[in-house]
Amino acid sequence: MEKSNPFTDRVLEIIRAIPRGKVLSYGQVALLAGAPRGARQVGRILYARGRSVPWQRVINRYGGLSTYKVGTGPEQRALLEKEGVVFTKDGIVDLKKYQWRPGAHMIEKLQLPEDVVFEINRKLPFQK
DNA sequence: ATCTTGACTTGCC
DNA sequence: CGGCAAGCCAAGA
Repeated sequence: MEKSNPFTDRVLEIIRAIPRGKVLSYGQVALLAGAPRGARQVGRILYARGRSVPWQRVINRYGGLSTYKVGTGPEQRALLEKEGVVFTKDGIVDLKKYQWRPGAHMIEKLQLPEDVVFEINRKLPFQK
């Protein structure tokens, strides 16, 4: 099982904060957890401890499901659809529409370094 | 201490 | 956002 370190705990905490019907990419979760280049680690953590959080709300940066590689793709899609997420004909999620944008309160609570906060504002822009 | 792997991302066509 | 090379970084062998 995945060792419980500070980074792992933050990752799980952040994923638990994603609202129903919203999604975040691996990279965005890593960023919010304070590791701008930790996307792969997020995937690895979910592979080991995914069942303890709403893992279906974490997808890749194109809106696609990376879980097809490990066999849980169909399940993830079903879970997301059950909470209202609609997939396009190409089988991807429209990030413009479903990407979660954490509130300022959440960002502040995470006590992130200034440069990371800057990156968050750049990569999680408000979108129409 | 290497070397390989991989639920990833970015840069460049 | 299609394809591909290069980064990235922790875990496992």
